[in-house]
Amino acid sequence: MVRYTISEIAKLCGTSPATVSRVLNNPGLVAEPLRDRIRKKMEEVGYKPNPFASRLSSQSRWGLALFVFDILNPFFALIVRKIGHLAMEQRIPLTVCDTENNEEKERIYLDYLLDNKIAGIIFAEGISIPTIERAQQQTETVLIDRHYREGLISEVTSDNYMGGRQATEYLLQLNHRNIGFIGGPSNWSSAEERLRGYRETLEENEIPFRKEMVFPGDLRFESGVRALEYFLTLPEWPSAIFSANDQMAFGVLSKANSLNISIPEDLSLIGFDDIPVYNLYTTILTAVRQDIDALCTTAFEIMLSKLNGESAGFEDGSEESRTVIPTTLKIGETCSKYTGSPARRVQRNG
Amino acid sequence: MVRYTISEIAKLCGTSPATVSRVLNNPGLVAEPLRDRIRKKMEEVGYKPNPFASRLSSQSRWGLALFVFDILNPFFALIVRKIGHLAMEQRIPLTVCDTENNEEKERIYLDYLLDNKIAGIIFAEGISIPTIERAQQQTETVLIDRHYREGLISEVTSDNYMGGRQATEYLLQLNHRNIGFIGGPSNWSSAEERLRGYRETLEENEIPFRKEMVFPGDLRFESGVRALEYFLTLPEWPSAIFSANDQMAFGVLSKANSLNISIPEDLSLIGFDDIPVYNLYTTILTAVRQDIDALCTTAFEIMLSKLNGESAGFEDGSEESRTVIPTTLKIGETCSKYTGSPARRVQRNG
DNA sequence: TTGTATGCGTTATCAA
DNA sequence: TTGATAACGCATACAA
Repeated sequence: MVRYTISEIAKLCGTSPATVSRVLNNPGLVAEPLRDRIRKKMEEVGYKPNPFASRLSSQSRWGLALFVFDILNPFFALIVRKIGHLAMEQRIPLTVCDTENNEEKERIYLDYLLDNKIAGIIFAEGISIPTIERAQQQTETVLIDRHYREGLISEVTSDNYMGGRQATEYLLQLNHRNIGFIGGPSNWSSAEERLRGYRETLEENEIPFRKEMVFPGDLRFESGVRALEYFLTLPEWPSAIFSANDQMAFGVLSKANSLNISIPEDLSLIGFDDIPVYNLYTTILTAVRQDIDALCTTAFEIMLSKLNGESAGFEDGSEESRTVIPTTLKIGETCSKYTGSPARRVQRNG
Repeated sequence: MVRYTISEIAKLCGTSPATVSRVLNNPGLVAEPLRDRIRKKMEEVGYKPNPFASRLSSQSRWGLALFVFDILNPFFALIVRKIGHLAMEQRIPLTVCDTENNEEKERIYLDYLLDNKIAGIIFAEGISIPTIERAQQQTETVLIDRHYREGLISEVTSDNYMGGRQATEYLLQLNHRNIGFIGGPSNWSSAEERLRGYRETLEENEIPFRKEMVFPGDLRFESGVRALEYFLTLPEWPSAIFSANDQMAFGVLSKANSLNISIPEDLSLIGFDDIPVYNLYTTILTAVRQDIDALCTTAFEIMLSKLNGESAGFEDGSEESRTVIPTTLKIGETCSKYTGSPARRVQRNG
């Protein structure tokens, strides 16, 4: 359990500490035989660099952080899991910051990370703009599924607009004309885009967009429950509901169940995300699938290239990239062709 | 954005770096007027210590890690959230390690953390013994809801045995005699304890324990679905089911729903954990509540005292503590008095 | 291609 | 109570 230092390795190999340091950071600068000898020796004695000494000397920042606003939401839990593994593969410490949708918590986490010279921060959807802007001035940043002003911060998002279209077009194909939409918080760009896809698809098909068919949710299960309750107060009930995420869709499903509204016979339902966890439910949700792995992998790669300084030098900010990951429609069991008056059975119970 | 150093602060205050360092680490050693002057100056220029220099010089370890086996499980997500906040309050970086129940991942995470001189690791239930043992030899460790050999590692657990008793006694009071149990993996001490509580309570009430009434689950939603399917293959169906966690209980609930088995009329159901998220479900689960906040807070405090060396010096290991947090029974809507033949309605569909 | 020497910002040991 | 000064382990500018 004794820790070796580069000087000791150097002595053992009859060379200088500088050379050992080079094989660690710039192997190309060391002649091959020497390099191999040093590497073998390090292996042999189990040498591990001291990260503190290394960072102190190189003056570099260290570590990554990931901000999510609700770790209980499986979509974000999956992001935490994936980014966690990617970071570990690169031996980069990752601090997970669950802000619980609270700006004060965001501020505290951020202060703390900046004090600790964090090398970069990945923000998932749901983090407030002031926090992101402040971070962006002092460290590397990448956004997942969140849109900021064009070209100022690198972002990786699903094609939320097209996803919104896919869902709506599918329902239209099934002859639904009266489609309810359950949205997200109004400052969430991803949910806004899904709404835009929904709206424009309707209008292109000459179905007027009616704002009473949009229920403002908060992406949680309960919002789905509330949304269905709300839609049932309308004079004309929707025959289909498109929810901006899976959790709310399951709220609808659960509430429908308890009201004896059967899905998809009485009501068609389509979600957004397609979280694998939910496939275990007895009813398989039809949903627009986001490719979470691709979102995370791409965001992480962008971050790595930033850390390696590969995009430095452009002072106009134009090197910030915007990557859009396509969505796909996964057909489950919760949509059916519209044939007549909606939700007849409900009227007995409602 | 210029970073000040202690030497600069010293110069500004007309003193030496050593003194400035003292007000940071040992304020008692510096006379009050000088101390206040230095503090004011640090405040004024926004001085932040360089963590790398500090760690290098003091040779101390740094940071904490938290191992969970499945971050998608809300019970563990809540632990991640709580420990994350506690760590942040203490300005201690926390690395969350989601091992996905995979020993190889555990090994990689652990290697990485030890290389980075992690100061301590908190293990939640579900992490394998070899990983814990290896960690314990090289860094501070605390277990949450996991039992290891007596007195060797500090642990904080719910009173799983009593929880098992509480649930079983409650069902017995409701006249249930035929109670199914859905367990966890056999090497999970917490689930084993719940089973023991169930078993002993039955036997004390002269109801024979029958092993066919125990379904081995894996704590996931789907296990609950499978469990109910299994119980319905038995010649004599249980009139009540006690699940070792909430997720599996919801699997039962969901499956029961699709089979037209109504809960609690046809079948009583009781879970374990009482995760707040689930309260949003239309049906409120009756469950044994674990006090997650207390589990986390206690575990974290123990870790802090270890980091401060407060329990050092005992070489026989006897300073390792074992804290048991009581559980309570939360009455929801999923249990009712047993009055006759079980699940009559099922027989029409089953 | 390799070695020497210096500095990174702190902490800690010794004297004063 | 305070001040010099030597580590801590590594990276790097410069010299060889």
